[in-house]
Amino acid sequence: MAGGSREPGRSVTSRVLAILDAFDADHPQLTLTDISRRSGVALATAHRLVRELEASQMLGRDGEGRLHIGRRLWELGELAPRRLLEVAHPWVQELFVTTGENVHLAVRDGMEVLYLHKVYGRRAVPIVSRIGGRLPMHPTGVGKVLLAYEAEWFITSYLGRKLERPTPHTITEPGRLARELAAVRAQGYAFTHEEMTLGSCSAAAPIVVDGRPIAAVGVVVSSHRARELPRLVEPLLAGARQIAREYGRPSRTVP
Amino acid sequence: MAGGSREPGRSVTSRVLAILDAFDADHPQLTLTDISRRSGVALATAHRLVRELEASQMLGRDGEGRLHIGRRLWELGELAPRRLLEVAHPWVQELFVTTGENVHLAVRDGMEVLYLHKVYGRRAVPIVSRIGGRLPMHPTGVGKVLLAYEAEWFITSYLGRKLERPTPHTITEPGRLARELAAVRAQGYAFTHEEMTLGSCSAAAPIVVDGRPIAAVGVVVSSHRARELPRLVEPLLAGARQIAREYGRPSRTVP
DNA sequence: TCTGTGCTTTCACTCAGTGGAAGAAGTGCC
DNA sequence: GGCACTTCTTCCACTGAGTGAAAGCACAGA
Repeated sequence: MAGGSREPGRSVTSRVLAILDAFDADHPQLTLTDISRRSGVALATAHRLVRELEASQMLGRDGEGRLHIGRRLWELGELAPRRLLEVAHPWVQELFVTTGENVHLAVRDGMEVLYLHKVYGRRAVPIVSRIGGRLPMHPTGVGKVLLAYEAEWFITSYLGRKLERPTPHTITEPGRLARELAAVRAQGYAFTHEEMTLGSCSAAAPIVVDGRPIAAVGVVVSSHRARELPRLVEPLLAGARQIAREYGRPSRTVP
Repeated sequence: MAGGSREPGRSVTSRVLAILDAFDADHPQLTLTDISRRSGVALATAHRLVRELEASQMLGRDGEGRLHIGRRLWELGELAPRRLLEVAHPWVQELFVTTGENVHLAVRDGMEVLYLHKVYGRRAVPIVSRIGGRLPMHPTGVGKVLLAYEAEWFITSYLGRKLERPTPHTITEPGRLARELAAVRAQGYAFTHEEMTLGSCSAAAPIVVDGRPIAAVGVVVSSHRARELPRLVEPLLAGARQIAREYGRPSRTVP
């Protein structure tokens, strides 16, 4: 029975947003039935709303009828402000030129690390990070360094949670992780050794502005090249300092 | 008088989309009143819908109350499929390493060129292109080369329009542009000389798959270095071929 | 041929959504 | 300090946009 059994108080906007939220990194392509299930929006309603999203290219459909995030939504997303990324981009490229490896720019978002940029070349070890994607803080270089420089209460809160263990090498004991973070603060940078992915190691440095870590830059290498990690520290710290300096001063805008 | 005087037949979804479409490269930040005006959605209605979009972080607000595209929308946008970009990325980086200049990956979208990727370093001349942004085809390297390889009817249609003239050097006479495009096809790549922006020149090569130009790679340099353009041709063509080869074969997907 | 899955369409029912107007808040100018 | 202007917030009488269960279609696989 239509109308009478529906979810009262739920707006059309919230349904549209739930439909878009049905997509994630693990589910970039969905059937209409998938979308209805994952969003909690009735099939007929989802059908109608998806049709409108398709018409405006916010969603697209592949040859087999599966839906995905559309180009128009990507274009709108590219209008999001990104001064940090713009300032950091040339320095991230410099790190890439210097190392030839995967280079990241990331920030903390809630209790995860969010990747703003990722540069890699043909010879770089394939890695799981993705621009726009999130990973846990403790097993990633950029995440570890951002965590280390957070306020005491935040670190305590983070350590008090059940920590994900992506590999057998991931440090998940609170005491041990706290000591690791203290070491990161003492030396000013972080290393990881197969803590996020078997076969990958990383180094990362914080980008500090007005005493606060606003972002981090990191380099990920194959475990076979782990002994090169110490050589990455100086370029990382130098790049992080340059980014911080440039970001910290008012932008010379010409509107 | 509410309700009775409103626009009949306009859905809530279309209003939400109109609100998001109010933002563009020239207007990345808007007041609520701006949004209402630009979207045609009544102020009170825009207020309600914008509140919902803010709550879900599809829109954000700055310190002065101006609205902008929010981080959540950017994240969703990053889920859009991008196999071409993924395949091309390492080769684009290689071109950057080789040249140190601005490097683009672009496709045709309608009668414009759409930038999928842009890599630049500290020393690269500042240029107007933007990832997710569009520029006209005829005055840009990547656009010129994409236009040259289009079907005859498309070229005729393009040349029949009133062509934008960003600089005094822009070729806008249809006959002259047609000859220029014929030269591009003959030599297999394109150059521009201050046709899009005074002070910038470029070289570009098409990425051809199954006989069709699916994208182009280009390098933009300062006019002061225009004499280096011929040296860019070989790396551009080589990079374009590699991208085409890799893109043309079925991806080794592990679902 | 049958089963299962996904998609499309229908339509009786209803409440989510509408926007003009009033008022509040803030800024800039004289 | 007062006035003008702009922007934002809230209200609420009114109504048609929106809803989803169900039926049926299309397709694939066994």
